[in-house]
Amino acid sequence: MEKKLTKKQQKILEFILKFTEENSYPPTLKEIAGKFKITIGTIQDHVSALQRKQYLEKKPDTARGFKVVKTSAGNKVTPKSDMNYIPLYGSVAAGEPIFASDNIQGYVTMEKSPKGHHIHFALKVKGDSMTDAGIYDGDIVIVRKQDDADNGDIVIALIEDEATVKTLRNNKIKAYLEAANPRYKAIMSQPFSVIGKVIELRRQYLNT
Amino acid sequence: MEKKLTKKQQKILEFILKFTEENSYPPTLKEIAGKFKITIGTIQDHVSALQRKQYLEKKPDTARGFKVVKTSAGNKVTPKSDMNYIPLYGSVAAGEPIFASDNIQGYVTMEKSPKGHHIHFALKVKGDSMTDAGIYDGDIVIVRKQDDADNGDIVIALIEDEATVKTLRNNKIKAYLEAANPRYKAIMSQPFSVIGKVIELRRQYLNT
DNA sequence: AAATATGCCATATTGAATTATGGAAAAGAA
DNA sequence: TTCTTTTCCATAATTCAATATGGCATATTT
Repeated sequence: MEKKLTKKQQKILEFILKFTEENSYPPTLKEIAGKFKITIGTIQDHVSALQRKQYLEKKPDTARGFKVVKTSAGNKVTPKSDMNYIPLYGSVAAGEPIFASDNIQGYVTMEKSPKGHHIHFALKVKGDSMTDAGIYDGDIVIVRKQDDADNGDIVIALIEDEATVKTLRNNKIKAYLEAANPRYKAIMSQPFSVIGKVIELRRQYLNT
Repeated sequence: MEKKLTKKQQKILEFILKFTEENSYPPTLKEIAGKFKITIGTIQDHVSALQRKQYLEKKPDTARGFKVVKTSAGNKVTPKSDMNYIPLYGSVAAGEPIFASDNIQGYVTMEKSPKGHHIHFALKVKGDSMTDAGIYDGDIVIVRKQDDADNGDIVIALIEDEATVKTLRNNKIKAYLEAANPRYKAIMSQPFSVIGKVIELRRQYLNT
């Protein structure tokens, strides 16, 4: 089923991709022909080969009507609309509004989750209360906004207006939070509210 | 300096953006006119207004030659070309070629590093030899290809054809590798070669 | 050896898409 | 009010771009 591309076909497919990214619109047959110093007729052949092998779609009678659906390596082409920019908030001091826009330190890119329209945000972890769970000071956690979570989930909780990263322990009677570092005693029966669940951790080794 | 857009101009700019994402190529004047049930002449006016106000670029005499440079909200439009797709390799057994294309488990998206044309790849960590450095089994490390590194860097090293994640200890006389987990003794004076430096760690909490 | 796919050319034709021009009504700013 | 900008129309001209045809030389596969 999977037909492989020839070297020439690969080059042409890659050119179409690259051209589109650089110009924001795909090339014409003539422009492709110009790049490879061959004629339009030849490009017609290559393009129909690429279509036949299902790497490229083309709308008939349409200028620049190309759509690359697979790369030469066989990967699906992810459209830009499938990427999300998630705001990265710095650590928040008690009492301050968490999602203040002037607290945004930057943005983190992430592929859109296939199902569900969840809201995500990212937080920079401060402190060492989660080192036993492998979360260190300076790490970035990506959080999916939700106000409940399951036992064992790592969550962002609001305790007295301060956002903290903790593991949720839910023993059916009362939920409590637990710092992964045993030096901190578990915060029990304190009023808190879950504002999101940690779905990914990122740590950057910035030196050099 | 910043001219604001009228409602109509906003709608047209947004349509061009949306159309481009859906079709992979921008619309023609006629297609825009069709959407808004007005004539091409009118669209010409709108398009020149958008150009004048620096929201849209257009290559003359070029079919679909649009490039949206700013959204109606004033945000810069980030081209997809600023994103990199990095191959994610699974753990490799000894003797097998590391970068075999059939060992690619998927792709990881990452913003292009501003300077330098480094080659990156990602590896899924197997084993618990780095838990003390906060790297766990199943974590994904993003690696920048290079054959040297500094003292203290976490590197991917090749020891007897097996790729491993280790901390580099370079005491000027001889470099050796060190597993962050003390249960493993440091591998000293064994022949090895550095193939890259870990620049980022990602851990996904997949449940629910 | 014969059939098939690739890679290349040239030219003509049809259709698609941009540009040019000139006019006119309505809203907003000076 | 006057001026400018916006929003709209219609039509013609021109250039751009895709398609259609037919032919030729190499490889590859059956």
